[in-house]
Amino acid sequence: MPEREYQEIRQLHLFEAMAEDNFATLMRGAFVQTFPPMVELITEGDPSDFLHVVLSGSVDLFATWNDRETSMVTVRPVSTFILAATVLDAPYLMSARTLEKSRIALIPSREVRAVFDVDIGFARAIVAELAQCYRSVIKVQKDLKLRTSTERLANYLLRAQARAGQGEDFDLDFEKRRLASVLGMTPEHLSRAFRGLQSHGVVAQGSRIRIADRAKLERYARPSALIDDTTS
Amino acid sequence: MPEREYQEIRQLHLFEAMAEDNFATLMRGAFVQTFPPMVELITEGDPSDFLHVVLSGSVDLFATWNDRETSMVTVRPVSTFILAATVLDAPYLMSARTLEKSRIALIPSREVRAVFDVDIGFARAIVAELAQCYRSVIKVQKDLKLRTSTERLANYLLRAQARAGQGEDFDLDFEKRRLASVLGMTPEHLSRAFRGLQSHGVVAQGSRIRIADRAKLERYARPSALIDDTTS
DNA sequence: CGCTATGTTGATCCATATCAATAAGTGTGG
DNA sequence: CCACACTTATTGATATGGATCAACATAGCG
Repeated sequence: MPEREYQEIRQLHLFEAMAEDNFATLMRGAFVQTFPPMVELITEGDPSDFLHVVLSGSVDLFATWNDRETSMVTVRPVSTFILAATVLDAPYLMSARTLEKSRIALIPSREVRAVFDVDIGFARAIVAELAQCYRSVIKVQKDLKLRTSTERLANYLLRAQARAGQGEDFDLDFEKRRLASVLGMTPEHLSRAFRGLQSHGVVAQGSRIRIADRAKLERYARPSALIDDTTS
Repeated sequence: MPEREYQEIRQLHLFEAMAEDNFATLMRGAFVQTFPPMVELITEGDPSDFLHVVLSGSVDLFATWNDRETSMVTVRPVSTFILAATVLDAPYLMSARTLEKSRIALIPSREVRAVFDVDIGFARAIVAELAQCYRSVIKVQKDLKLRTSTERLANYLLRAQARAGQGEDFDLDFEKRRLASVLGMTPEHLSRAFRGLQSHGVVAQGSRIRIADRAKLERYARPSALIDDTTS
């Protein structure tokens, strides 16, 4: 692996605290690859041979059953996916596909487990990452079970605006059809949900969103730190 | 803490592999308490002062928002809850209440984090537990997003029967009103879902369930290892 | 035994999915 | 640069899953 990429991965939170030689061990079998959009990287049910790290681009984790499909979460730089399957040496529960051109680092799962056993700094980082993933999923589940789809959209927009940097306007960072799937509804229903939010100060044309009156939208959406905070 | 309880906890998978003196450190601030049914043990948003371990009985983890409430999961012996909040020193995302009379061990979160840092055996066990919790929640989310409520019930019954030991008959292990909440529906709708499953070989009277023709129910329910397996 | 919580059934309403048609983008090759 | 195909987004009409409200039945339980 080229020195530049080696250093790039070294700086990721997950690998920061570990001993240099352990990191070198991990990297020996690792490689970085660039994938075009819409490439299926892994398929649910497959054995977890590699821990994946998204360095750039974005990856959709989705699941299927009985000819139905749903987007579970979008992974953005810099984070890992299928960490749980890797540490347990269990089959993937989700499939993954690139949404755009993406650079992905692949680290052999066997090495991850081996190094984990001897490097407490790495172990600590893995636990923190896993715990955060767990909490994220719990938040999604609360969102799904406690809110209507329009409420989910309203809260999503508030989070998206915050992430985009507090400007009144921002762009949706993915297509509406996938946003619909992430939020657990159909594209048609998403359109109607957007219209329903007009009266709460949301103006949408194409992927451009304007939240005219954030306070008003918040009165409807009732965001909660225990569901919508993405940092804890 | 009495010697008997000390040994009981020591044998739990989570504490098996750790060094004796580290375990002793953990137990120094720990205690075991018996709670009556329907006692709220923790409330979402509270700081995570103790890691909880269910020794006997059962505990409902639930979440609320905007006057709505939903059951997220039931914790049975012997497992922990709020492990993720403990290791991250973050507020609880869920509330917990006893469903029946239950014995719960409480271990100071501070100690858990401290011992984790010095005991690789304990660290390994925590990672395995966290990873399993993560995968469980992912499975629940797939269940919720990919299946109708009647399909969820059908698969739940198949799992419950397997857990109860393959007999044609078995008892639901909790009230229908809570089963409904766990499955993400109302009690009324659950009643109707049961009736809908009659034509697929399910006979329900009270909490006694008979799956007359398991193969027939499976043809409807289409259980999947990647959603319904509780062991991986 | 009667009280109270839980479960069932029926009627109705609402949220959301589905199907169908159209419009609006987006990219491609001529 | 345009015509074409193709995907995505929107709108309308309708169907359905599931919630809500109300009445009643049933089962625990003091």
